[in-house]
Amino acid sequence: MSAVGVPNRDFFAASALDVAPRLLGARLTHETAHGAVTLRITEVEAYVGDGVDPGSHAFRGQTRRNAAMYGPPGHLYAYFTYGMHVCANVVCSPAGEASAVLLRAGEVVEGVEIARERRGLAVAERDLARGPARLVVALGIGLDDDGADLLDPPFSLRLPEDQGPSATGPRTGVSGAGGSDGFPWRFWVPGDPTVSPYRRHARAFPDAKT
DNA sequence: TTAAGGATTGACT
DNA sequence: GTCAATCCTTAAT
Repeated sequence: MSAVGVPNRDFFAASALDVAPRLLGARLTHETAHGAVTLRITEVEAYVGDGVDPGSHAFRGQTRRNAAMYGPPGHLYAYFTYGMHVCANVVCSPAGEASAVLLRAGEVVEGVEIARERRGLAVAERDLARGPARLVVALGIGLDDDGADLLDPPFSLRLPEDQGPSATGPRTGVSGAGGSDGFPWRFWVPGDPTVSPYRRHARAFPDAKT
């Protein structure tokens, strides 16, 4: 790759499956009037569209909600779910092709106090961005940011100098895609304390362990 | 126009 | 371990 650190647009033009593991360890910054919060990404999940992936919002083609997934790569796809939560994705693949990487968990490495103010003062530091909806709150991302360019202010993204180890496994929490195919859509940093604990009664897959 | 479900989380037994 | 909250999006009348 070219410059270590800042990815160019081409980096995201690949399939989400290709981009996802390389996003592990990347640092995403969101700057607001309150200050900057930087997140070290520790867990992601890949989604592709158009009939390939039953768990993807783009499985049945483009709709108003998932329009950002079909947009240019390197942008943000933010959506609302469960009546109370927002999740954030990094759009991949060239414009016109639906694929994205869901940010599932990370560690706040800058702006901890800001993140804690948003999440709650009693929240443990490792829990600030552990989980997709929590991560969004910690970073201060909202539905308004849907379609925003992650390579331009107020956002910025930096890749790790060295690609650390990564583990893969099937999804959790997605209807229709968890146990059916078992395809490893999910990537995380092995052993990292901020990787979301698979609650729900769903048992962890025996396949991938740290 | 109406109905059903969800890429989750937090609280409670 | 189990369950409810809550509202937007999508699919079906």
